[in-house]
Amino acid sequence: MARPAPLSGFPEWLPGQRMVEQQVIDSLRGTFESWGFAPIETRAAEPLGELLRKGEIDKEVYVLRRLHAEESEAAGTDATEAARQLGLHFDLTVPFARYVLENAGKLQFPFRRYQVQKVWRGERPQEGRYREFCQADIDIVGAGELPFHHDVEIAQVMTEALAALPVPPLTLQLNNRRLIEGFYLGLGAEDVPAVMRAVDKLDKIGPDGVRDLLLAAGLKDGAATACLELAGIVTADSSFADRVAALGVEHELLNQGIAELVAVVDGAADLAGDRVRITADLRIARGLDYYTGTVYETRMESLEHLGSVCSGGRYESLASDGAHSYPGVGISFGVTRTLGPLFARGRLSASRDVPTCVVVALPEEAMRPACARVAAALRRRGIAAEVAPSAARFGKQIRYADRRGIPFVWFPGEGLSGSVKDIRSGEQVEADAADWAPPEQDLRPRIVVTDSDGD
RNA sequence: GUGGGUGUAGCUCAGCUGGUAGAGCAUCUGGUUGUGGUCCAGAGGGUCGCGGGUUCGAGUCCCGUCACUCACCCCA
Repeated sequence: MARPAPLSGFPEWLPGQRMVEQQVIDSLRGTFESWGFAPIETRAAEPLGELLRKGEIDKEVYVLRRLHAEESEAAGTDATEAARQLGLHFDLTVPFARYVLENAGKLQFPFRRYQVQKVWRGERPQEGRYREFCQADIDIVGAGELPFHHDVEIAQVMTEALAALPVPPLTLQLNNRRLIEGFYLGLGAEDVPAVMRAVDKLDKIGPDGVRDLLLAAGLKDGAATACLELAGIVTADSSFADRVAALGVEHELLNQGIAELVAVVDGAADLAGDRVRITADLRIARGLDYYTGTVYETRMESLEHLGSVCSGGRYESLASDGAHSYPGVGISFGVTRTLGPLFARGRLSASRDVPTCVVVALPEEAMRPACARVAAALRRRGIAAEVAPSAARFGKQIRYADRRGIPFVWFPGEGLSGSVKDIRSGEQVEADAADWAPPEQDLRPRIVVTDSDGD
């Protein structure tokens, strides 16, 4: 094929979409920094052994190889070589853990950072699932210990950050692993992970399917019923605590988990609103990995099928160098997962395809320097301007701007004077490039949100 | 990795039981030698994903392959 085909799972946006994405990232960054999170960027590649620690060999990691690598180097003939091989990072948490260990002596704890970067996963792409995508992470990590109130803070920061984004309303779903583990232990469950795995499938296979799995995991019928009742508890405030108590299960972990979840829900509720709602949702378990306490997930209204667009939680040992362990709590927003489907459905776009606010028309090629001075005068005052590409008929020059959604065309007169036309209304006024300014809302491309699917 | 679906113009698609490739939109040009969008006229653009097979003849039927896509798995 003469024309290259797109690579599945490696999305590339058009300029207008990229401008939207950049504004979203800028917005996140603004919120994160206002809460004191420091920016870092970690390298794209990590030793394979680092990426796959804890025997997580099922992760679909992209392996990196030099074209001229030696045979032994390429094949990874022994364990040492394999560990030395490089892979593209699968998330931002593992590289961050490595970074914390590496720089522990130079960082001050508790250390709070944000990180917005691409990550790579070799899984089969689907809507909202990519092989190369952007994540925005915040984490707070302590040396030795990390007070619980940071769990509350993480929920608050992300609630505020998400509320500022031009996306459909979101629901932050909160739960606590101690709560559900304590509950299962109180019920006498022996294989707690199996129970969690079963309950986690509630959305997919329904209550009856989950019951079968629970019975298979060794639970008695009454205990299975109790698990399903627990998983059915969803409240917008801390009233979930009474409903859990009403189930009559006793365990110390359970009580601790309830107390923690109450604190997170109450704390986040202060910052919630129409754009981001808060729920205590006791079916949320978050896979089986390193989470130990608070867990977060987020669903987007009308796009619930995408799954969670922002999730994370508490992990007792983010990193450990043997002598010290570093507990942390963090959450990750899926920038590409959220924006991609909205772009595809035409629900999110930019008011124009380029940053340009004004095209300076070019009456004849010899006037290019004069026109360039007009553009420079506008630019000096923060108004993005470009000179028309050729001295075509003015009709064509106007069309050049129109095609790109550029709102203004400047027809030069003497020096910096001229007349400027709003090509949407057709209104044209005399102006001077030394002091004319567009309306505030036209200065930069705006994000346009469409409520329903458009075309 | 497993299973289904789909590959024809830049985009959306038509193309009958095999008979020499079409439409709409978009693009470009002109009507309109300095103020666009409407309208009219015209033009460019396709190894029908790729390879093989059946046939006098394949976009069409068969096999393979690749890509895209949906679901499972997993997850942002």
